[in-house]
Amino acid sequence: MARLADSGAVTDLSPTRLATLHDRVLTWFDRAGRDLPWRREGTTPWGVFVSEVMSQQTPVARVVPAWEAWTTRWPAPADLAADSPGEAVRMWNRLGYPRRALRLHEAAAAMVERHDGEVPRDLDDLLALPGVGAYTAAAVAAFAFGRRATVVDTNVRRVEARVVSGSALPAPALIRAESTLATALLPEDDEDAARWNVAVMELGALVCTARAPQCDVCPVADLCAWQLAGRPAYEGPARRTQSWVGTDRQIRGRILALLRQTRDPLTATEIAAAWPDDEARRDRCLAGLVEDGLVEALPGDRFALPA
DNA sequence: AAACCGTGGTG
DNA sequence: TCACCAAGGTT
Repeated sequence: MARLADSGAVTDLSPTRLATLHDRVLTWFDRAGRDLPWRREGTTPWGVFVSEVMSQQTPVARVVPAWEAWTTRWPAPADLAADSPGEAVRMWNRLGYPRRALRLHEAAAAMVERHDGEVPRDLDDLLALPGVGAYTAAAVAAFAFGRRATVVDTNVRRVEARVVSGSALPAPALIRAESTLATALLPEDDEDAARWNVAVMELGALVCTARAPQCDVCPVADLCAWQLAGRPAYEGPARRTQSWVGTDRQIRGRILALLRQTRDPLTATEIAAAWPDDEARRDRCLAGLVEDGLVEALPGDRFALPA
């Protein structure tokens, strides 16, 4: 039997316990899993790819309409690659972290160049795409191609921290032990593993939530190490929270919001409205956006989304 | 490896 | 109300 030590707690991962976990979570998912558009039959690997990038740090509820719009307008990688990066940024609307739109556009171009216009199946090929890290590569391998890949997102981390390790929350940053544990929990069969991955994510998203977990409806409450320990409070290192007001992120966001509204270039004077108080700061942010490729500087001190 | 990168909902 | 949080990635 496998025994894994994680953050102090040693948890029994016997085949019997594992089989029970799998059965409970998968049965729950069949009943309670959401009918998200990209989970429907017939969704292309490209559709899955787009959904995964959009879902990076953005709640699924806000992703749904954007995903519909994107996949309708750009049903294949070549369609997006043939359009301008600025259109990708405009269609991104207010999903946040607009560099993801740019990287999605770059990834589409890379698929056309290197992969015959298809989403690559190989994990290393996926990882080589811009905007694709360990999570997204594994998620696409699992959900688009039915492969056995270790998918570790914030939901998986939290569920496994509780059920297996007995702690309220995972560490502030992903540590190796968590990936090792996630792999140990994966069913052997490719298709089962892929389903297990979505099911655990869904459990974390709907039941085993960060703030107010609904342990009373959890299918594995009686097996949960955290539950059995009396739901002790989080004890790890402090989780630092991002500030927002007055940060470059806020200023950049306002500038981009202005540019998304029009197809006509804006003058520097018009852009000043985004952040009137601090000209130097505003100019630095605008320069940063140009540097990042989110904004194009045109002759005559004008600016627009990149053509 | 800590900090940065948006935006909106919520307990 | 206001931290906290959300299917992370990059530098």
